[in-house]
Amino acid sequence: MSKVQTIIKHAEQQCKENGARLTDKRKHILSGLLQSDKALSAYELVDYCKAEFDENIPAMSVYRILEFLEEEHLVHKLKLANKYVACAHITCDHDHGVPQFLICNQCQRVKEISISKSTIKTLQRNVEEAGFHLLTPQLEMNCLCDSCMPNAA
Amino acid sequence: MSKVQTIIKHAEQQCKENGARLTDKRKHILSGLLQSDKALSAYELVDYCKAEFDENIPAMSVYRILEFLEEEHLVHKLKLANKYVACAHITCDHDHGVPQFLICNQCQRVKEISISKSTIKTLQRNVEEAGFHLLTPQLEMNCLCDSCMPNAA
DNA sequence: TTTAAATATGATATATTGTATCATATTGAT
DNA sequence: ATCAATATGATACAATATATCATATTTAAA
Repeated sequence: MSKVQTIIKHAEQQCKENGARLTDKRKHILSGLLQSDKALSAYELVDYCKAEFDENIPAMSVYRILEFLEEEHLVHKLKLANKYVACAHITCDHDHGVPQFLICNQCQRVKEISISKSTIKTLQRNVEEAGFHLLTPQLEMNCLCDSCMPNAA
Repeated sequence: MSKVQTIIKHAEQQCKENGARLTDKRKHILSGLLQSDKALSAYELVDYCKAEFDENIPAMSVYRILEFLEEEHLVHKLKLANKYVACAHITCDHDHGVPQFLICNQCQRVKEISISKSTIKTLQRNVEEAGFHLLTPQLEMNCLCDSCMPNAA
């Protein structure tokens, strides 16, 4: 069984435990994101489903499906890029803390990392001092990846 | 002279030193951002100019003006919100380092803060370990402000 | 097993943010 | 006064996203 298939099985199980259903279309969207090492837009996922499954899913449905997958913690929305990525830890049972995302501004490749709790605490303290409250320490950072670094201006 | 007027005078001087021109329209856009404690979209600035100066600036021009103001370091674009804010330090002559932005997800109020160099270094190290390179430590963080905190769900 | 309620998806329209491109106006230096 | 550089206008359209009402599918209860 392919790696993607394994992850999807896992995701299906997770959904079942939450009383949620991982339908075929939802699986297709999720597999699109799992196949890709780049963040994809909703409309790119429409194209993917057309190409891969010859399935015409309206954009509206893709947005709804992405929303569902986010609620099930299977997908993250990257607000910096207005694109979506599969969670990197679907098959892990242990807690990974809140993820941080490194987004390559050139090729859209995305890496999910974890920053130490103490660094997050420091950030949080800075924010509180300014009279604000961090909604989520899920930071997104504008980066260049190793491959794009050399050919950057 | 109003506070906004003072800042604009300062900005005009800064532009002049760079051989750039702070035209009337550019002043109007900048003053819109200065007046507001919230981040504004390009189209909200179109409305502002219509309301305040009875001036119909096409959206295209507003985007161009915002781009200019960014280059002059008078305005920051918040990618998380797809909105724009005036730089909080136009009248300061000393360096403030790269700013971080706290964005209230409820009311769009924005606070510009500075995080310690050591925290940024730590972040940067984490990023490098993952094989990425921070383009800018200008972080944007999803927050709630003090006023919106209580009436949040 | 049939049916009602809940859930999921489709279809359509439209809002919001942003860019491409070509034309025109304004400014500044010669 | 004229030419080049800069700034703005006008128009079209792309990309992202939401609102709304209709239809299909699934689940669970009668």
